[in-house]
Amino acid sequence: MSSRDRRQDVTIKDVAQAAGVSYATVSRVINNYKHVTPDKRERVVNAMIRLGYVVNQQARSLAGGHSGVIGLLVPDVGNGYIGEVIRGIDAELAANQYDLMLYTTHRHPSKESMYVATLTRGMTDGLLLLLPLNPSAYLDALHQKQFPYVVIDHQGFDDFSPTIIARNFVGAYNAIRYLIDLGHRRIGFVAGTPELASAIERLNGYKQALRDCGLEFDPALVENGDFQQPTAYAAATRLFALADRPTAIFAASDISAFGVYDAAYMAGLRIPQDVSIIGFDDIPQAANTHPRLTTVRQPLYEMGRQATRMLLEEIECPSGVVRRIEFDTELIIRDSCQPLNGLPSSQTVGRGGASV
Amino acid sequence: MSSRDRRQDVTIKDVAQAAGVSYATVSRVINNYKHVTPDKRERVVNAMIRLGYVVNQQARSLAGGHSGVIGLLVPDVGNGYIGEVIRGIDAELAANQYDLMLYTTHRHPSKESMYVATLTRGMTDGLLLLLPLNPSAYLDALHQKQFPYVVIDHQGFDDFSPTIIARNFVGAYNAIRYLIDLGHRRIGFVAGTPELASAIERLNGYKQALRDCGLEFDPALVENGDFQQPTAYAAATRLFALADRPTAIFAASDISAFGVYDAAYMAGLRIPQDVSIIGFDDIPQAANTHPRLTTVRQPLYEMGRQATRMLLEEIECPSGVVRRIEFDTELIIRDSCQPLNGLPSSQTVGRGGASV
DNA sequence: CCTTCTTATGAAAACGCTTTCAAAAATGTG
DNA sequence: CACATTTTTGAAAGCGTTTTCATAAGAAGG
Repeated sequence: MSSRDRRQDVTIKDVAQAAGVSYATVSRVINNYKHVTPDKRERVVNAMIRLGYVVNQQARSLAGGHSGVIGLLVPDVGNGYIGEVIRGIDAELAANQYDLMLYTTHRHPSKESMYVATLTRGMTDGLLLLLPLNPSAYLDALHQKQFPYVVIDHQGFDDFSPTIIARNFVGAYNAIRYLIDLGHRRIGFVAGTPELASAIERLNGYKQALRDCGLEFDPALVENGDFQQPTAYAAATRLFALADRPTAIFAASDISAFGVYDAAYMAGLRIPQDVSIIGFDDIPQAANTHPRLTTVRQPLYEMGRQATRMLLEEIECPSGVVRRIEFDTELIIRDSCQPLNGLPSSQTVGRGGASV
Repeated sequence: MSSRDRRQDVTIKDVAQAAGVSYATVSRVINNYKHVTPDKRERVVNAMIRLGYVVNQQARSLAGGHSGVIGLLVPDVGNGYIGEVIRGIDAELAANQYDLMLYTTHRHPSKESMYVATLTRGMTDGLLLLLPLNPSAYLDALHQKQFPYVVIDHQGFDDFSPTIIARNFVGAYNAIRYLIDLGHRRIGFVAGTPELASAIERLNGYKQALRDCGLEFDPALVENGDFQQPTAYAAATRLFALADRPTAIFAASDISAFGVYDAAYMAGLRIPQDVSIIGFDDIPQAANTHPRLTTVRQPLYEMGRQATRMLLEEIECPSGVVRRIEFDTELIIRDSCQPLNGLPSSQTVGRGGASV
């Protein structure tokens, strides 16, 4: 098919010939096996350098070695949340000399299964699944096959999937408590898709905080969304149009919060003087809005790293142990909230400033 | 090495046996060759479905077929600029059933050569290079090898590399003309790294616009940066500290512009009342700052798509023709600039609003 | 100096596929 | 109906590795 001449590539055989050894020996040198005399090892290494030898990963993995590549399935790219997680994954992968194969499902559940099938057919040594939409369709199979994988922000719960997740409930709970402490009583909530466990957890945190503070839950103050900006804009616009409009809004993601910002802007409401807004995630852009967004930080980068570490450990020495790591969230107070009828509370905290 | 049992995977031979044909025939069916009777073809297809056959890409490409994967080298991920380009690449790739192998160089020129070497050893059918730092080290070799590749935002110029790029000069020129038309005379410039051609082009556009309007170029108003936020913050802080401080600042990237925002904020300057700010790129976040950022739009998504299309065409029917596509930029007027000593000029334009 | 046990090495068999090559079957021609 | 084509098919040779297996060379033990 491909027209270029592949025969010009230098192979293990060329190296063997140049070094005057069998190609099996060259393979041993490449894989750093013992049972090679220093003398020959050196000759081989020299030959490899001289000829500019580069291993062919395809052949290697086909022959039973490892492929050195990890598959990553994400719903989307170019979104702050996912970008941060990928950065963490990438850092850990690079540190361990693994390569990354990226698949975007474009939020198509059916594509997920397809990709998983392809990727597990030798292409990769392990799989990272970020925000999977329909994992039940293939997780069983993966597990059966004993194929290493880790799920980040798992939709549901099962007992056999290694998982990385943040404490969404507590994060939401603390955010609402913070708003209540500032004197807010009518707090709107622009929720995420009810299909995702994290969205439900955040809603539950919201409800629990209200309950614990003796406030009644008002369904009119909760709008379903999908974590995206346009939907949040529409939702917030509706909330602002309410006769007894909320004085504060909790958005289920930072991206949603930006939609709420837009809606406030359009409704002529000043932030935080007229309405307090709080987000969730702490993506890098959260520090770039004006006013800077107060939000619940998920350690996205660290979650990516940790997931990768877990996966690589399992690949390199399979233990079969199923781990589940939950990360704490942290309230990052910036400038988008203030006490009800009070002064701005810009008590900038920690790494809330200009981000890198 | 890997402990799991691969023998349970169904191969072409299993399918052949189940269908009662030789495995060469199965291969023909997979690759959609002619010279297979409809009868046998159907039997093979049925067997594939029944057995759940999935092709092993490694073996396929090792045996001389195409691998169906494209390698992408980027300096970084999780950055708005790159995210947008990747989105475009991803869309085009998905539409053509290609997979993506992503490599991050972390701005290490030496890693670039290494990755290129690995990727061209059978792993991929073609290469996309985004913002390469040290391409001269391997572009010659790629070209010699006739390995398909396309460069996006090429550093320098050569006659043999297919390239996708935006008209940086014109973009910068128009931005400055716009500021001058608003009455600004002292216009600061937070530049990019002088190693990148696009940075130089933007600087040239800046100078030319001043010249054409009879304004003198003042080196004190130009600060070198690196397209990143912290550096831009520092640079802008210095500009604002000038005795005769600029009334407008042109930032070489949107990310830089955010640094300028921070600096203005810290210096107690209001945007756009006290200082007008204009960026470059139009990354999605540009519409989310308050005030929303006026900027020079590069069609990043489209550039990614186009680059990919160019690459795939060359892979599928090699022509050897070296194409270079330049994309027009567009000034997106939002709310971060206003006439000097005048009223705000919030003439929102086109897709400047809430982005998706 | 001759066994026995390591350690080092090469030959060769996979791995799962694509692709010749040649033979067999089907079709067309006079 | 014999012969020349064309289409369909299977056998087998790679592709560049890893890995097993058997052998050759060294070291250790008596």
